[in-house]
Amino acid sequence: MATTKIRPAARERVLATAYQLFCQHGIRAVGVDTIIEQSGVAKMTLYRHFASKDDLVLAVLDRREELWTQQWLQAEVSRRAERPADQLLAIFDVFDGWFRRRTFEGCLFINALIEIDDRKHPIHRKCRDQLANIRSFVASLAGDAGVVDPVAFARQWHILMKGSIVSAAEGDVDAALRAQEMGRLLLASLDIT
Amino acid sequence: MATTKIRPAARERVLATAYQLFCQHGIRAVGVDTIIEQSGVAKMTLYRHFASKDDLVLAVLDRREELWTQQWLQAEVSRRAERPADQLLAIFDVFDGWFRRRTFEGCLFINALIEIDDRKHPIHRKCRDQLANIRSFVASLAGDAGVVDPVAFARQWHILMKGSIVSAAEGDVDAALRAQEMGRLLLASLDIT
DNA sequence: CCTGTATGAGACAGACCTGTCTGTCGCACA
DNA sequence: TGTGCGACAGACAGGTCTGTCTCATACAGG
Repeated sequence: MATTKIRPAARERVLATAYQLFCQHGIRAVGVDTIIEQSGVAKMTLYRHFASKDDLVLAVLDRREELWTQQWLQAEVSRRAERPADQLLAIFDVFDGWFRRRTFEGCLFINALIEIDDRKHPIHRKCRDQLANIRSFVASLAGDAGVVDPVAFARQWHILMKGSIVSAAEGDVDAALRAQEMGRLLLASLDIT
Repeated sequence: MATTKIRPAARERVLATAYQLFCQHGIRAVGVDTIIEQSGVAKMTLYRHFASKDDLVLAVLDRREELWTQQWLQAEVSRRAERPADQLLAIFDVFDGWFRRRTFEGCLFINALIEIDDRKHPIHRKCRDQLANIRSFVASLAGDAGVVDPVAFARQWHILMKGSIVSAAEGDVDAALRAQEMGRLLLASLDIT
């Protein structure tokens, strides 16, 4: 048996701590020593489970997609609305709650993409991939809603999403509602009701 | 006399080099040693003109507002269109050229804001101020165009601007046109022609 | 009980970071 | 010609970063 202890396995503690710290403060701002300390793990234990800090960052990005994109955003959107067009708009209702949290941390994919500017770096590439996955989700909703060119639509919708996230990071707690209003205009212009 | 040399004064060389490097790679990614080396200046010369690296960053942000916001964005917008509503839309024509440059570097204000996440840090605050100045410019155009609530309008317009910039950083060279289309819808919904 | 394995604690190396200090040089001006 | 100041070069201090290594310990399975 792997571990029947009460405290989670070491790898899991490292990953959970890194997830929280990277999301909150960014990648470069958080050193491995801080992760070590806050997860109560030995340095060698971290490096036994992850080849390098970059490797840990990649694992955190995967977890972010699981927890944020899939289990939170997509799940909440499905829960809040039935019709695809309403689900598209519901994205901004979900964002609205997010922006008003005291712990609002921004989008790790955007933040890491900007922080690691080298386009060939694995972290940069993974962020791009995961942002593309979010667009795929939007495009699939748009297709179901009857949008003629769901891929182009998703790129527009994503501009509203990312713009509102940056505005929220800047301090505008109403950013989701402002973006939603423009989303309604876009849908109306395509005769999607 | 200050300096009649051919090469610009030391302070200017430091500032120009730091401007280019910070815009291209970010703040944390560029060390003072790199700035020293590329500007051909002695370390003590840098620290004679700037109290600290943070102080240099603040000076670079001021220069960014001069060169990017005022002398480039605002000037180009004025040059390209006469009527306020057209000037609002022209923002995205200017962005379109920017996004297609091989040297597209993103928005230093957004990047630094995200990189320095402490809301009380002077760099973070200055970025917020300078983004607010951009909104003031948009709000002034909107007021001239007859928009009823120019401040709220500017926040929406700015969401389109920031969203398109992040999308361009992600690799979408058509992001400005996509945002412009939504801008037209927003103006039309307010009966601004 | 004994052994292997994962872990905790912490020292350590080597690189890089910001910021300080000293000494020398070159140029403008008197 | 001399003087003074700004700038260049580079060593240095003190801290932080990633990543490696050693050693002691706790625990599970045979």
